[in-house]
Amino acid sequence: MSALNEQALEYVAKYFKALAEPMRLKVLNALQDGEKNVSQLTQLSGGTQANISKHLTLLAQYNLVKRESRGTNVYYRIADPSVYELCELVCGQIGKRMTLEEDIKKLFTATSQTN
Amino acid sequence: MSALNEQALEYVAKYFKALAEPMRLKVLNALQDGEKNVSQLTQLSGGTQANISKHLTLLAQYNLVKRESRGTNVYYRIADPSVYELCELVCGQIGKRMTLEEDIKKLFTATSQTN
DNA sequence: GCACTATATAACTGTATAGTTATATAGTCA
DNA sequence: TGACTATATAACTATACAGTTATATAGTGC
Repeated sequence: MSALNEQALEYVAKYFKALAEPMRLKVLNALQDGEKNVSQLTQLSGGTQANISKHLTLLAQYNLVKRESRGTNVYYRIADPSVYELCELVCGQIGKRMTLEEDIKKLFTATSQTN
Repeated sequence: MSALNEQALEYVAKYFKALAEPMRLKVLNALQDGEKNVSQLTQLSGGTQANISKHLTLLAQYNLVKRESRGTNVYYRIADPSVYELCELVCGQIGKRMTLEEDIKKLFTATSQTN
């Protein structure tokens, strides 16, 4: 981080911004166990088709996901699994701190019911 | 990341959002070699005092920095060095990909002149 | 008390973007 | 070709927030 100039800082910031939306995290989460098409992601995430499509386009622009058309479907998959390292790091930090809510830790130890 | 419910996703997203501004990254960057007060950070980052103060308040809310008043000064320091791990991970990924600009890699290997 | 400095905050403006609805595009199959 | 499905996009609204200017707050020293 020490050798970052102005342009690089903006680029890094944009990368973080791509991860700074719950719906996009949800989509990335849904892609953890392999590629899925837009319909599947729409259903899994609970968003509208147009909205998910927009998020996927953005994620693809930042190379967080790879796009591949097959027939009338378009399949997306994680471009680089290290994105999950990022999330694990963040979850670890948040879990340690529990700043905004005292019981935030519960959120991370609870078994996944909502997605 | 697999055990995240809706609230946790929002929390993680907000955490990323805290890192999604160039000026805040600049401030965190300036704090790498130890605590600094608001005046110092204002000067180092090139922002206005009010603006830096706002960013610092936000960073403190997310426990990215710790605040400590001493006399009329307020000193801030990195709360958890693992935030730099995040940045390194992101820089590494961006460096590998060079997506938006072909010569983005130069940005990360160049010696720091701008900050 | 007053003057002075450091920091925080209030009020405001402009911009970016998430989400929606409606529509366009493109592939498949009859 | 035309009907059908899947995905993308255009146009719009509402909201969040970065940055600015002016002002408030709080600590120090006279």
